Amino acid sequence: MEEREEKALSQSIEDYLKAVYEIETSEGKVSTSALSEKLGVSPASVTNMVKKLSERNLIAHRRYQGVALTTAGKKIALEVIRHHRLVELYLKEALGVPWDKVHQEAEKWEHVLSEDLEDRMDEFLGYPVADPHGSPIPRRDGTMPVRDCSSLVEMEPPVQVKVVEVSDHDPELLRYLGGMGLYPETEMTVVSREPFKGPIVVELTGKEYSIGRNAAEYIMVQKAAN
Amino acid sequence: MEEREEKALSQSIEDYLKAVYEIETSEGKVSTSALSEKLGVSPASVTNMVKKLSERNLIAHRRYQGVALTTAGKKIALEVIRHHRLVELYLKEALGVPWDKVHQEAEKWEHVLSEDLEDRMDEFLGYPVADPHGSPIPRRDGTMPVRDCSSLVEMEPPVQVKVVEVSDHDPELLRYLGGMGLYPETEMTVVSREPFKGPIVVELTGKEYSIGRNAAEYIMVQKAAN
DNA sequence: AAATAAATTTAGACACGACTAAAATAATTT
DNA sequence: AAATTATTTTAGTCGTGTCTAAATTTATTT
Repeated sequence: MEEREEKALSQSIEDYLKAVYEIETSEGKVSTSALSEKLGVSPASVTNMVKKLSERNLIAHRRYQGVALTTAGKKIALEVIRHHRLVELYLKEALGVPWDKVHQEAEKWEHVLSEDLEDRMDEFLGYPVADPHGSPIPRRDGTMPVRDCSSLVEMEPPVQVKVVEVSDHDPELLRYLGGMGLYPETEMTVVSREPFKGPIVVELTGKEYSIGRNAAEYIMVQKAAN
Repeated sequence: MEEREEKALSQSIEDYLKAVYEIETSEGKVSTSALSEKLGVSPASVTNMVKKLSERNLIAHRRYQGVALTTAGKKIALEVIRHHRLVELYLKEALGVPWDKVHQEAEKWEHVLSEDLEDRMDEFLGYPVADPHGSPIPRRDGTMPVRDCSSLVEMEPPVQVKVVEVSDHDPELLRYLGGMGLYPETEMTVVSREPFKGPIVVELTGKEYSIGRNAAEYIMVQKAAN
């Protein structure tokens, strides 16, 4: 009666499940249009695929109300994200790929990584808990590490913070931040926060930098321990 | 007027071109049925796809007579094979994947490897000329190294030979040969060749091994230099 | 050389995953 | 509350790459 049989899912299906997970995490509700935009396909295509995923019990769908992952769907989404983030870190550490390029490559690799190679990379990397952008790597058992951090825009200056994570959605931003030496684990001081949605001024390695509110939204930090 | 635009080819197309190249090399003529068997699809599907590839000027097709790669098709086939063999070697060297497993993994990776990563792996490996089975790695410029070697079954004992290449078509065979320490670059002595399609006896690391004609067909060697 | 067998191609169908245009439902204005 | 707007779904189409069954061509026997 064993329900084994890890049937291979298509790349599309994996992409959909990952997208649902990510929107679920950041927005709470997962609408057709949000998926449409994230995946770069038409809303009609989303509805179509959603129907199939729903029949396969990977997501739950209430007409006109949006979707949510089932337990089975979430498991798969987390596996794909684990692959993605392990590969990102692997590419950086083992092959020296710069952090603004790893995302794009990992988008392809995540779908062809066998469990065996996943384990080998994991071991090579010393069982890491975060990718090059600071995003947590789901564990093998399908659980996601929880962390306590907030956006840089929410910090009241002056305060000493440690960078936890930077969104990888924009390579341009990553190059910009990399240029100033701002990476996960970097410590810095929030010097001031200009009013009227002005920039946030931080100090690191002795220099001061102005970071626009836009960019700052995407930088997650926590109060430094000292 | 530049004709650039590296349009991405589907995985299927890449698989077909690679298969045509490999059959062309080993058999000379490339029949529909040979492709059918190699790719694991029906002959009708092959004919179908052949028509498309022919329209795209990647292969030449004479009805009922078989196919041959065009210059454009050969270029792509060699790129795919280069990816495949670089990945095989990379997996073995960087991640310790045993040589009977690398082929299977590389079948997937070859289609998602960017030029940038190809170069990084190439550099990491020190610009290698052969994969773990001894198959030559096509050069970046699309040329294939030529080598002089013959099948183990053709060697007249007694003679000292060096292993050049072992076919990777059967993981079982690879494990068997690996078990006796027979890899590319291994030197050994052909002790005897039993008549009536009997086995070939070789000596390496002080021990003698009997290798069936079947298996020996797949082992390419050259006379040792000394 | 005619008959049989084997290989190849054609014809028609199907699953997948995308699309556009139009219809249905939900959310927002006025 | 009715009208307008935005979102979502339905209906129908398309390209890709596979399939089976039947027809055609080539190769092999006898």
